[in-house]
Parts: sequence; structure tokens; C-alpha cells
Amino acid sequence: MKEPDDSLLTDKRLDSQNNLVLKIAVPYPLRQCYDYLPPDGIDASQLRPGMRLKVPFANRTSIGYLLEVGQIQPGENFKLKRAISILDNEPLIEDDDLTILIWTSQYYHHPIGEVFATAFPTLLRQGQSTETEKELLLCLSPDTEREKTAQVRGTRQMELMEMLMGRETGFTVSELNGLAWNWKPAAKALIDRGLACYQEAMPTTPDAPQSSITHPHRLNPPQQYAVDTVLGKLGQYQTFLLEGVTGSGKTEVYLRLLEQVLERGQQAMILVPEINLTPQLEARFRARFNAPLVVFHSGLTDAERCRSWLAMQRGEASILLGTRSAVFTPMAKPGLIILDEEHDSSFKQQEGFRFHARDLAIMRARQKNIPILMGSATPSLESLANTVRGRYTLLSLPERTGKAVHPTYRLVDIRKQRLNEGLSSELITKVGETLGRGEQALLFLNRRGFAPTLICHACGWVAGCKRCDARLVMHSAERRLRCHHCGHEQALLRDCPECQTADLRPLGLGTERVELALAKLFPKARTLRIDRDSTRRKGSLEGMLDKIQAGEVDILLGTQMLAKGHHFPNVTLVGILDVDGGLFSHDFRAGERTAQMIVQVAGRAGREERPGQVLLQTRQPDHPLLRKLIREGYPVFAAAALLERYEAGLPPYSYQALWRADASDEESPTQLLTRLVELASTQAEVLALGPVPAPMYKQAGRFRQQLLLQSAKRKPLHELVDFLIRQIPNLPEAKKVRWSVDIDPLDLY
DNA sequence: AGCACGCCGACT
DNA sequence: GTCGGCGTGCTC
Repeated sequence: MKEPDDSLLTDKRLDSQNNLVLKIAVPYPLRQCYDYLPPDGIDASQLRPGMRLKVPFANRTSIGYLLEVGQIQPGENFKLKRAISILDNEPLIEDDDLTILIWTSQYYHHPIGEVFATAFPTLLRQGQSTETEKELLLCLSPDTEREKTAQVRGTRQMELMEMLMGRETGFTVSELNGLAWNWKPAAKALIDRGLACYQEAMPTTPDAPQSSITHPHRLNPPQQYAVDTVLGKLGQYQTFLLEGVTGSGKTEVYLRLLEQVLERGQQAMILVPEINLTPQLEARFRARFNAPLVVFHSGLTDAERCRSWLAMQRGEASILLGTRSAVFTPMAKPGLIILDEEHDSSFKQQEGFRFHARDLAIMRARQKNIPILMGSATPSLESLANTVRGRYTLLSLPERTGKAVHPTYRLVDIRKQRLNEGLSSELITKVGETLGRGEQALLFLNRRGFAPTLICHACGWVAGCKRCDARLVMHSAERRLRCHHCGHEQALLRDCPECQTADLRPLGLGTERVELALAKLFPKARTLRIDRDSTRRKGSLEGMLDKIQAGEVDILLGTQMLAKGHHFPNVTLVGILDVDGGLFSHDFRAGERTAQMIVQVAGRAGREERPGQVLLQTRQPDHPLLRKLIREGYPVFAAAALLERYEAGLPPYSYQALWRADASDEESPTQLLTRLVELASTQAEVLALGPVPAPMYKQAGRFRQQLLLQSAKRKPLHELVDFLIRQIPNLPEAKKVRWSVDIDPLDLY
């Protein structure tokens, strides 16, 4: 066979000057990395893993990441292209972080190039130099005279001017962006008058010890114990689970630890589940520490994120506050990782690259030999199981700080009761009493829309989704039917498509429907519904929260959005409308999640002197887990739930998820499998490696039937996964579709 | 992901 | 007879 004469292609054996091969991850959804020869004139000493290189790939140039520099193996005889150039003088990430990324790609079965794409800020991914321009500071002009300040007009300008006069070093753009108002017009006015100007920020040196920190109050003994225990492990790996109810002072523990880490000239990473939680924490950190702090989340621009990332990488910033995607940020001087609201499912990316920021944070802490502290009022069962196994250390904050009292729980037995749109007479009475006292009531129903089902009263037909096997949810105000699972949407039907009778009836309860009922029951009360539908417009949630704080709302009705972040001091009655639906649904994690939600919602309500009452409507008032939850609190509930699993011989993350597959016929096997994976992964995490090969197409019908048969037998998930693998005929080992069930982080390491 | 190659339906 | 559909395979 004649070999093509291409200058880019070189026979490995003939490459005499340089016998190095570079293993490079390219930014495509490919499950391998590719080998290249070093760029011309580059020798081994200049090439270090973690650098970016420009490489030719598939008739174009792309930015690849150097994973490994190796020697050409004798006997290998295939063509390698030559890399074009090196983009970095220094590796962007250190070897241990590189190891983590490679491990991550394997663990989550995700293409290595895309893992890198998630780990690096967009601008760096696009090849931008790391020598970005310095961040700008807004400062007073050096020649600003006192008299001139009298010219300042407008409250915003005054406010900004006062800030600038208060701090000689000025404020960074990102700090100013953290303000609740738009500072830019005011800044422009001040600059136009020659009062302020932009200056380049000097690279800050975080090693300067923080002086004169004043502690607002003493720590209570459990807080002190937690702080001391974690401090004793600085410089070593250890995972701590800090468990404490709302108001038990977890944040104060974080602050004391951060203080010590900063004192040592080290960096800390603080991860929170949601963007909305960053501003308040940021404000608290900034008020407490004079240390350089950067934030990292999807709400920032590419340039801002790149700056934060580089600031941590270079050691110019001491504190990183970020969401899930921030977990990959390199740290020059790692000291501590804190992960707040550990149980929160937002830490898990739910599509594409399905990483869990909590688990990766633990892996990074281990790799960096630093402690990680995870906090929650309602820890996840898997983390609790890890404390039982001795892998994590449990730290408990049992008391509320101050003299706070816990909310009281009461089960309302709704068996045989006549409910008014889901509301028991006891709950209705209690709401009335609460409103009579001028206090607020909060009703929790974790189902948006008007009704979760639309059914034909004549023939029993139920509105189902075309694209998946979920039921369509009726939205009455917009007159639409929506699938909350896949997003499919259609107009509300008038007649049954099956029998043409015009008697379609909404079945079940959603927040819209309860809102309507409340308007009838309490015509004078001001009801506010808070769910994803009512807060769709940007900023509307903030507006609603302000109204609640201002007392312009009497009854708050909402979904799990109410369980996060905000506190409602004037709410003295909480009604959980449907405990059973959440606690005993098919999802094997539903019980745990509902229990967490109840505790979280209850924790948001009331204030110290008036903690409020929580009413739980249930048809199972004697259920042992429910009783444990309301009598003895979440820790005992969790312990009992764990014990139940152990006795059943199950890991705390159960494979016993129900596999429901009801595919429509026009789907290709690839689509079917992908969707099955999506479906299954809402209950357990099942991931497919690679596309389904062509032979599958011929057997699509048989495959589907067998799968349905197996799932009808309620086989454990891992058996179904094995079954799926066996269904793929005559598959070369190298191309084999591999499936993995990664739902047991107990075996993470 | 993108892009090329290749084999079957509606057109100047 | 061709143009173009997307299904399939490849990228060091």
C-alpha cells in the first residue's frame, strides 16, 4: 500500500529529532484522547501536562489539553499529526487536579474533552491568554477636593461617593456589581465631574494576616467543638458533616474556620447549591473579612468568571464563593472546602455531564490533603451512612443560638374527612385564626399547575405526553397542558380525543387550584402563589419576597421554592397539604426528600419567640417514619430510614428504582435508550457510554418488548442494566456499550 | 460536535 | 438522468 505524502503526517519511527508523543484531550464529545507530536522546535522541558496546545483536528484547529508526555513505543506504526503551538508557559492546572479530571471523566462516563470544557472558563477554553487585563478599581480621583464633593447630586451618586470616600483603595467592578442597584450611571456621573476614576487593580497579596476581627458573639460549646475539630485537621484530608437546624449557627462556624484559613495565608472554596444564595453569603463574608473574595457562578459574564478562576489559580484571591460549576476551580494555596446545604440536589448536574459537585469536592479535598466541611439541617442519607461507616466525621449543632424554640408539628389525620380542595377543616380553621391575629400562613404543596391529571369522565382516557410516559399537567390560567417531565406543551383540550365527549375533568390538586379555593374561603385575605410558573419573570421572586416581608401578604402558597434560602418571620402557621404524596411515592428517594423539605420549610417560618406550628395532612398518621420526623426531628427520621435500608439489605442509595419504559414506536433504539437513561436517572443514575450501534435497529421491537417485560417484573435496576447490555448482539468488545450505575457514592473511593 | 461519504425519493 | 435527505463513520 502506498503511503500518502503529507508533511503533517510523520511516521512515528522516522521521527528522529524528537521521539515524544503528546496525549491530548480535544474539545469534542469523544471518549478517547489523541496522540500528537510536539510542535516544531519544542522540546520535552517546555511541555508539561495541564497546558493548552493548539492542535489540528478533523480539518480544523482546536484547543486541546495536554494530559501526558510519553515516549513513542517502538513497533507502533501509525501516523501522527504535529501539534501547532503551546498556548501556556505554565500548566493551567496542577497534576493532582489533572488526575481528578481524568478520574471524573471515567467515573461519570463522560468524554474527557467535555469534562475539561466544564472545568475551564469559556474564555480559556477558546484559547485566550491567561495574561488578562487587570481588574479595574473605581476610586476617588487623586486630586478630588473636598469642596467639589458638594456638587454631587442624586442619592445614588451620594451613596457611591460615600463608599469611595470610605475606602481609599477603591472598589472592584465585581464588588460594585454585588450592590443591589445599578452603580454604573452614578459612577459615570462622578467620573464626568472628575471626582472618581478607574485604576488598574494591583495583584493583591492575600497572605497579609487579617487583623482586628471582632467577634459578634461567643460560640456555644457545640459550635466551638466543631470549629476546634476541623481546625485540628487543617493540612489533612477529612470530611466533616456539620448537622444543625436552621438558626443553629452553621454560618458562624464557617466564618471562624475561614478566619483561621486566611490567617494561614491559605485559600478556601465555599460551594452553595444556588446562585440566589451567593449574594447574602458574599455580603456576610465581605463584612467580616478584608480578604480578596471572588464569586463564580453562571450569572457572571465569561470575563468575570475567567478572572475569578485565574485569581484563585494564581493565589490572588483567598475566598471563592460559587455554585456547582465552581468545584473545578484550581487553588494555588488550598486550605479548606466548605459545602453548604449538602443534601441539595442542585449539586448534581442533571443532564449531559452528570457530575455531583459534592462528591467531586470530597475527591478534591482528598487529593489536596485538606479538610472539607459539609453543612446541612437535613443531611442526605448517603452522607449520614458515611458517618456511620466512619468515613465522615459528624459534628452536630443541636441547639438554636439564642433562646429559640423549635416549631411544633402536628399530624392532621385526613382519613375519611371531607376535604375542600385539599384543605381539611382543621387547617382551614387554623388559617382563619392565624389571619385573625394579623399573622401570615404558609401552605406548601409541591405540585404546580391546576391539576396533575386530566381525565375523561365518560371513557376514562387520561391526557398523556406524546414524548414521554408522564401525565400532562393542566394549567388553567394559560389554558394549556404541560409535561413537567420533558417540557412538551399543548393547548387545553375541550373534548376527549378518544370518545369525543366534552367531559374532561381535572383530577388532583396543584397550587393554581388551591389558590382559587383560598380566594373563595378567605375572600379578604391576600394570597400569593409562589412557584416556577408565578415567578417566571426575572426578579419577580425578589418582588414577592419583599411583599411578604412588608406584610402585604396574608397567605403564602407555594412549592419547594419556599424551602430555600428565605426566612419568613411573620409566618406562624405552616400547612403541608399532601405529605403522603411525597413521602410514599414511587421514587425511592422521595421520602427522604419530602422529609427534608418539611424540615426546611418549617425552619423558614416564625422567629425565636414565636416559632410557629406546622400542620401535616396525612392519611398515614401512624407511619413510623412520619412519627419519628415530627416527634424527634430529622436526624432520628434519617437514622430510622437508614436502619430500614440496612435491614432490607440495601445500600442507602437503592437500586430498587422502578424502571418504567413506555416508548412510542417511532423512536429509534438510540433515542429509546437515551430516553430510558434519562428516565431512569431521575430515580437512579444510569449512564450510557457511547451510541447504540446499528445492529440494534433491526431488533428495536423485540428489544423494547423484552425490556417492558423485565421492568414489569420489577427487577432491580442493575439487573435491568445487565439485561440491556446482553441485548446488544455481536458487539466488538472495543465498541461495547457500557452501562454504569453510579448511584452509590459510598464506593466513591 | 462537525464533516464527508453514500445510498434512495422528487425534480429541471 | 441529477439534487438532497440523513444515517453512519471518523477525527491522532
